[in-house]
Amino acid sequence: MPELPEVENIKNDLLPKVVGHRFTKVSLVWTGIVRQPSPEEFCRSLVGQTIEDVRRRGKYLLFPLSSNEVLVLHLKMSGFLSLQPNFAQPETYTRAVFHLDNGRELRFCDRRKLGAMWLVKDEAAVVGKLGPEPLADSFTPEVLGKLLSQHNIPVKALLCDQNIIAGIGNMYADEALFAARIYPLRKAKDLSGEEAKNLHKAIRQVLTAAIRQGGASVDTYKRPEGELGSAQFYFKVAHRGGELCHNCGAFIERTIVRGRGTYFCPNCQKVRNEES
DNA sequence: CTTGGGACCTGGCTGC
DNA sequence: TGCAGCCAGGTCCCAA
Repeated sequence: MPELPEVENIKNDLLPKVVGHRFTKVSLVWTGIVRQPSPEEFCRSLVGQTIEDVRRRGKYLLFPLSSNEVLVLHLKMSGFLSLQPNFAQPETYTRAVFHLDNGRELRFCDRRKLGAMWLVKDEAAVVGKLGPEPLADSFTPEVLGKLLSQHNIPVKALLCDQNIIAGIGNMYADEALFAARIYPLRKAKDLSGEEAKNLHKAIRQVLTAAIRQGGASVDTYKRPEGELGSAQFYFKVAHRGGELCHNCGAFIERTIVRGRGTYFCPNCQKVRNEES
């Protein structure tokens, strides 16, 4: 499940390998992966274009091209990219292949077919509504505090809402809330200034640590040249229902918040009602 | 504004 | 052993 740290690793890995290279051919194994424009126009327009940069916005990967268009990818639940020599055996579930002018191929593999690609003139058409980047300098504790105060929804739901904050998904929301010792079902607007500050620090720590660890290889995620991430080994609560809390020894519990499995320590993340 | 549900998908797991 | 049915959760969309 690629979230911000996984996509950041993919971006960093691809950057020195694909920038300056040109698409010589684009083939779609499953055309449903293209959202915009038509699959035919998508392939035709990309051929001959040079990749000028690789960027990340939230969980999206952006490839600005020489034509001033932008190729946008989203890996969703089960997608990953593979950068291999063109003679290498294609992975199962390869949905699209970008042939590069250096004899390599960038392959979009996706078991569950939830992933998506766009070719657009203005990236805002795809990523324009995303909330702030949690690792940006401008994302201060005060900014988070204001966002929290504006929503009467569970804090876990707020962290996962891409239009409020971009890039945090289910796993890292649970990890950040544990690190900040905040119960996932607390209403966002009920958090104190102190808790907002702690949560801000926790979000940054959790995300930067996971980036350093190469992301979390749960399910299908791997980096473009096949390396696995190790962040999952350091998870304190995510996917650890029934295990013992490293902090207090209580059993980690699993509940459902907004339809998503949510792991937390019932002892460290106590239910509290602030000033009410 | 908030919440819940369905849709998109398929491998892996559960239970009979 | 086989198979139906549920589950995973990122995002969008619709309804209450």
